[in-house]
Amino acid sequence: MARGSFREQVLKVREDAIVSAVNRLLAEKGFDLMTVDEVAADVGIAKASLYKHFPSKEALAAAAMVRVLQRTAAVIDQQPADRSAFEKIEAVTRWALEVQLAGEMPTLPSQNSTLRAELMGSKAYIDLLMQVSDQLGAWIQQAQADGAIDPGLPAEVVLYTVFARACDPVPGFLKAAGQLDDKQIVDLVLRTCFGGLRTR
Amino acid sequence: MARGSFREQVLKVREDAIVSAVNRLLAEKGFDLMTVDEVAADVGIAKASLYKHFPSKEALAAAAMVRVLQRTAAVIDQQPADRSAFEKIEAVTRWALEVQLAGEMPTLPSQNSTLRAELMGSKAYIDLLMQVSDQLGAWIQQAQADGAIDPGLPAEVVLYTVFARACDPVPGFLKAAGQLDDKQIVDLVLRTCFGGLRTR
DNA sequence: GTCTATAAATCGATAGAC
DNA sequence: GTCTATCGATTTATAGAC
Repeated sequence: MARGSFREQVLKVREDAIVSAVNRLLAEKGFDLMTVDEVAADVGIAKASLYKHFPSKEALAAAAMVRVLQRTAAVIDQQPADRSAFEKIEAVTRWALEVQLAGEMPTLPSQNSTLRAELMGSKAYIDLLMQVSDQLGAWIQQAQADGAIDPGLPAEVVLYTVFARACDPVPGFLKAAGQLDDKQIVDLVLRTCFGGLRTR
Repeated sequence: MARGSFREQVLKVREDAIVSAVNRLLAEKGFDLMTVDEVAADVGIAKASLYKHFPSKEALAAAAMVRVLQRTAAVIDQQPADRSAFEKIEAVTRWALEVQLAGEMPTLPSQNSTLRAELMGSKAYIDLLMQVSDQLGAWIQQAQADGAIDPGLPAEVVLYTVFARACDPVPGFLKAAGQLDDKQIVDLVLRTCFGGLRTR
């Protein structure tokens, strides 16, 4: 299978640069406050050129979400086989918190209906979301069978709680407060997530 | 002290209606997607009339946040004295989750700088925020002294974690999934928040 | 204070030349 | 495909009559 012509590879590099800019702007100001003009200025091309690559602002956001899901899937795949299911879940959650704290986690408003429609219409997005959910879901069930994760919690609740760490406002607030460094913040948020606020 | 003239009371009622509409729209679609036209249409007055009561869209949002903080302060004040500090914290958190699940919790984007400026310039907002934080903070320290809340967690982390339940996306996702009713969702989210995902 | 009408600015998207 | 220039729609905010 060919890797594509030189021309196609140049195109790919440019689109990668676009998605990187979108990723950063989504993390920085969110979908509604991100403007296509900013994306174009950030990449260093004209806005009309942007629209030759992606047909809409929603498509730009969807591309960024696909890429972050690809990276998530890669992190999942790279988990050492000798780790327990619980350790794998914790490691992936830690990674998500680190990415978010670094200002590189794109976040989308769940209320925007046109955006939701674009996402749900993207096969790449849906497939990746299902792949990630299935893999994490299998680990969750295994961790519950191991007695590591509370078997009294529906697996759905555990999955959503882990997913939500990617857009948790607590790390950002703690960073803004300025009393703790990034590693301490990640450790403490992980501890509250898995250990809870109550004394054990 | 006079309660104000009839004219002033009519004004107050109207402004209450405006704030209610803003509160609902903020909860439903967020600040960026909420338009001043919608607010006016919802209240049933012209947009120009709205601007006679509140000078900007940001001021509308600030008024809604002040009201929800007033209600939070009231819930805090109404906690029975015979409850433990931990039980009080849990009860306030439960209330916040119930309000959010009912679609009545206004949520603001923490990224919007003009909005942040308006909020930080509002003495009513700042005073209420400090009042609520101080009261919850005192309970948190008491609960840690009682051994109910993990004394190894900085009080700041506990406070932000409790605050974040007001904008937690997990209840909404669980509701959308449709497998659980509201009470089950609140109970489960509270359980993960205070008990953690790990088996105890 | 309430209205109609509109200003002023922004933003997503496109036309058309090269 | 890239550019400049601009359209068309939306939205915040205001002017001015009543």
